[in-house]
Amino acid sequence: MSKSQLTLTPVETVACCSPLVSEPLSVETAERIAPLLKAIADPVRLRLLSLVAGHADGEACVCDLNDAFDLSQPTISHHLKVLHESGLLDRSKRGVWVYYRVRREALTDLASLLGGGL
Amino acid sequence: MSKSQLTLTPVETVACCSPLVSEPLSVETAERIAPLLKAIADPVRLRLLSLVAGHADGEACVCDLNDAFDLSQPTISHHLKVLHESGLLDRSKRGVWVYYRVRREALTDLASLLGGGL
DNA sequence: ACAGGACATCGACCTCTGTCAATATAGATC
DNA sequence: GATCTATATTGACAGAGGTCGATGTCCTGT
Repeated sequence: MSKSQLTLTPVETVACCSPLVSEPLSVETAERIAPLLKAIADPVRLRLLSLVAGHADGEACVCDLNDAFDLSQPTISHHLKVLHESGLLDRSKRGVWVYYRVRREALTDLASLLGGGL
Repeated sequence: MSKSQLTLTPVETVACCSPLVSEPLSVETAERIAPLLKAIADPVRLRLLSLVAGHADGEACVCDLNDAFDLSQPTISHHLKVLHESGLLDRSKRGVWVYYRVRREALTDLASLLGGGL
């Protein structure tokens, strides 16, 4: 399924439509990026990212994050897991506490994709 | 609900945690932006955006977009509606055909938010 | 060893979302 | 006006996702 649009065959210009001038996003690229966007497409996770990014040494401990929301501790833990598994947050455990840190490159990669007009 | 973290009171540095150095994303901002990200957080919609953006005069007609996917016409129509209603695509009908155009500002706004580290 | 605190995992619930077939609408052509 | 074509809307369904309470795990004091 879905292979014909990848080869970008010389477009036969049908009555209604203009030709393509740049290679569209491949199916593979789209499917690789969408999960990253899904990860940040949630108000709670956006605020979590922002909170972590805004901490003094670039990292925040979970206890701090829990307190910033009217949500249960498991829920925050779930959102942090989503952000971590998508590669947007680094995780490090020190003693009893767990610290999360924003992976800037992941964010800037997304930013340049969008800013580049896709 | 959720007002205490908005005032950014001088942080009493508890044992585990570092203080905040920048204002985190407000609840309102997060809830305004998340729907935009949700709109592009789908592989089909990412490719739709990219296809529209890649057309010669900056716009593409629906007939062209339908052909690029192994999905039913109503499904593509649905995705285009989502992108349009979130403000990412402009819609204009000319005769029998409907043309969509990317609203660049919407994309660059998102890009600068992410690139700015939130 | 035990107790307590920090964080994660599990299971359940409900809502949201992507998809399709069927149908509707609206413009063009005969 | 009848018909054809392009696009949108509707209704139904399955699967994904956000939330919670209950429970588990791991560390640290005592």
